[in-house]
Amino acid sequence: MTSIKDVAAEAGVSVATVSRVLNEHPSVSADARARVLAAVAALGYRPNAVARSLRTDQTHTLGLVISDVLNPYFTELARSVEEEARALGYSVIIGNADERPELQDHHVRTLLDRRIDGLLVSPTDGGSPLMLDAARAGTPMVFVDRWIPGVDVPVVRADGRGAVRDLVAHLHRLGHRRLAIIAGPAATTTGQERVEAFREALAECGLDLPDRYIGQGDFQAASGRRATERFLDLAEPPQVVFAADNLMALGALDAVRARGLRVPEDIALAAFDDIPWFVHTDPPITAIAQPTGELGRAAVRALVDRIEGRAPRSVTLPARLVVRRSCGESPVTETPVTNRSQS
Amino acid sequence: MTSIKDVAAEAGVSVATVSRVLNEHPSVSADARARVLAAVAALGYRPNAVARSLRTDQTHTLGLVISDVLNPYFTELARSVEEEARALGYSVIIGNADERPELQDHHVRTLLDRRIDGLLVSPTDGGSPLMLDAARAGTPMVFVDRWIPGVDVPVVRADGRGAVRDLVAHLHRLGHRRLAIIAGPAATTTGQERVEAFREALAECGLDLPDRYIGQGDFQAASGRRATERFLDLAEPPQVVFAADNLMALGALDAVRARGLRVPEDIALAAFDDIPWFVHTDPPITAIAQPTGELGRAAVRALVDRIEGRAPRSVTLPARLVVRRSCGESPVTETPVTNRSQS
DNA sequence: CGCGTTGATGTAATCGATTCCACGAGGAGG
DNA sequence: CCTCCTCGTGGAATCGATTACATCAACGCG
Repeated sequence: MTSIKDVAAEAGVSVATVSRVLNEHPSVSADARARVLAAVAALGYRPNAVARSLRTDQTHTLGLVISDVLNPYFTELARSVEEEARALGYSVIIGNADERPELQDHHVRTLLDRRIDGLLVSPTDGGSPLMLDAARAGTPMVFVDRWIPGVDVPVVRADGRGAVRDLVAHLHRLGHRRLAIIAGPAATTTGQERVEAFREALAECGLDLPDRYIGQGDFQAASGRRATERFLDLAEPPQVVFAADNLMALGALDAVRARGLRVPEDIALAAFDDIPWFVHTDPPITAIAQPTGELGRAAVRALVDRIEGRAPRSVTLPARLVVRRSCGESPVTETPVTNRSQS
Repeated sequence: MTSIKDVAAEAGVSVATVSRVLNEHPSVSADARARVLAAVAALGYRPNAVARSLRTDQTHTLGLVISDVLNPYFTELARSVEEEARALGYSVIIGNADERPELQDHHVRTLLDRRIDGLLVSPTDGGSPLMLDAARAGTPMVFVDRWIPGVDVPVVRADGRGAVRDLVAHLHRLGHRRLAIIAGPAATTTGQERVEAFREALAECGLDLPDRYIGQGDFQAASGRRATERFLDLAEPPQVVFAADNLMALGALDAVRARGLRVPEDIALAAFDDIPWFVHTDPPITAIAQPTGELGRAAVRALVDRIEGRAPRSVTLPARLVVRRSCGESPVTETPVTNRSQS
């Protein structure tokens, strides 16, 4: 590989001058600049980002640790994160935790070893010492989607309370009274919050949420299948299953189908997270849509603010209900029935 | 951040000794080793990967440039690549080209600047000078899924010929005679090959593929929608639409649905690439499944072979047909009808 | 008992950039 | 005409690791 020295020799100047040209330092003569640029072009020189990072202590790289790449929600999040980061001059390294805390730790560790400028995390658990130490030690960090309570790190997330209330009202209006939920892991905030929001919304309708109607899932399809089978085995099965993410909804659909039951005639289904495929499933699935792209972009902006010395802000955006046919009754349109969520 | 110097001071040895302990160099006394390890633990020291890379000229990092992260096929590919790479001691940096050559170039450039040890590419086009030069200059490289003819780079891919033949035979048996295809970009090998395979298979059944039954797509959903609309506008629309990837199939489904037509009664649909959602669409979609995980793992192994001085091998794995209901007639089971593909 | 070998360790060069500092030339101001 | 800035430039230190080479002690062997 050609280095700055080769360029300096070719242009007949010192490495310092080459560096100045490359970094657009003002005091370089037009003549020297031209010669350096010519040498760069002639040699096809590209600066070594590794050496540059070592010297400047900046990598212009963000780390993104997500819970599961195979989940379309996180894929879209990752995409918007990369897009915004690129626009701001940063690269992104994605680590896939696969909902496994030890894998999450592995990625956080390697990202820190690489001296990334900042870390975007959607925590899989309550936070390992490693991550907490890093936050405390001053590594720029922002939580996105999920967060860890009691840690002084900005959070960018969607608030699903309003949309869940809309969903429950919708279900109640359709005559459903026995509603069940497949929850996410209790160690995640989204795992807990969605159950809480659901319980509160039920209470507003005068319904309660018995333990047997709470299935324990882990945000993966297989757990959705298992939880749904358990519901169907109950003496009095629920009339509705609400899956706390899209993969568990897929599993639930599997389970219902395997018993030869129909949605929504035999049992209704709804999901948190909306994805393009939900329009074409049989039946189309009623879901709560998060402003995923906005979340990703806001998270990057907050993190870059923090990195570049500005004060980062936490952001909460509303989610909204998208009614389709999986809960019964044909909706008039594809558009959301209402959007009561507060910002 | 604490550096190797701090550790040396704390342990009362030189930096060379610390480095030797960390790299498991044999000639270090048990006593020194213990003191260094204690100092490392006490200070919470972690080696700076940037400095290490500069010195050793290895980053233990692979670059993966894929055409579209939002495509579940590539997501799964990316996941298996990361998994295998991690098992072999490498990290992966993913670049999403979004089917745009200039974005692909951007990612290749930044990855090369970072001095990744090797590059895995699924090219979006015929290959920019940048990529071709890198390959020629000796950057370890492997093509996965798609490739660029005439370049001396190993290729890991699936061969869909057998499966396409099975598909066409299946369609012919069901009585379909007017078959159309939504092709991918002509600049990609997969874009061309799938059309060719389809044409050949049709010929074997005594059918031909008129130009009006070839829709030009770009592997994105919107193009699938447009192409399908054009088919439906024909005086004699096709009886079957075969989409060359899963996203265009989604678009095709949109278009068919928007006209109030039914699949498969009014028009049959099949897709290249199988994804979990195809089981639950309405109707379940007949597709050609690639051994995605195997492809990703084989690609990483080939690339690492190349990096570590062993001879890399090209790999071609067979794809297989998965029959569902979208082409008519209820299949007996979920399992493939046949698997005639050659390896 | 002396010499060569082996093992443990430290010193310093090195990777490829950035940047502080010194220096010389040229222009402005008194 | 002298002094003082400013501008352009090069030399050299630096970032945090790895590693070639030198050094020194201890040990084995004839």
